[in-house]
Amino acid sequence: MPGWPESLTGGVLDVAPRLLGAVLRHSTADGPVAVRITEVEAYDGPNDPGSHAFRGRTARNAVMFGPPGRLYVYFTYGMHFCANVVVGPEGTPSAVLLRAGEVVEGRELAERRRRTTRDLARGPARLCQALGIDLRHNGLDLADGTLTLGSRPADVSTGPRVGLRLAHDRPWRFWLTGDPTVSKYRPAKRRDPTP
DNA sequence: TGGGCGATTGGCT
DNA sequence: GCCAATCGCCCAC
Repeated sequence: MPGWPESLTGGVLDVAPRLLGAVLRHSTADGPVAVRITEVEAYDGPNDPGSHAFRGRTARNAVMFGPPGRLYVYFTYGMHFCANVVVGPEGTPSAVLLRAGEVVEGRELAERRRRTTRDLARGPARLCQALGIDLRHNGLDLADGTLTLGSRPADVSTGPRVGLRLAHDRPWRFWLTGDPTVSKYRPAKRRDPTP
């Protein structure tokens, strides 16, 4: 695909909305599942207290510091995986979290993995489960048709990122306006409820 | 070396 | 709306 991954080397706030409408396709021995991305969040590396890379490079976030166009997968809450597309020039640890999408291929397989027919890719961990993505896919190269970019979407909404305690004021979540597969906004739970 | 916590989800009140 | 599940990460001891 022309312009790929050069189109991922710009600023993360510019690239993130461009990933809306892109299709991520992952094949395993069980078959392929493809998801059309409808909701993302931008994480601006060292400038962003909400980013895993804010405190510098560690074993977990090393992929974020590598070249763009690879998948950064992390494990959280003891049971879930979330996936990001690494963007920006190599050495700049910016990434775009894939928060939600619409299953456009392999629906039956996605339903089997999710053990339900609803909300197949609505939420970052559900999206990974539907696609069959886990830590083994950390660093996966998305070139050669794994991630297919479309044209810049026309109607994009923005708002605060979900579940963050830090930097929750930055409106760095992007979604396709009105799309039914977009996840529900949940603010981070406060630890100190005293006024 | 230990413990608090998390870019979440699903089930129950 | 509330909360448990569940464990790797990371930093303060």
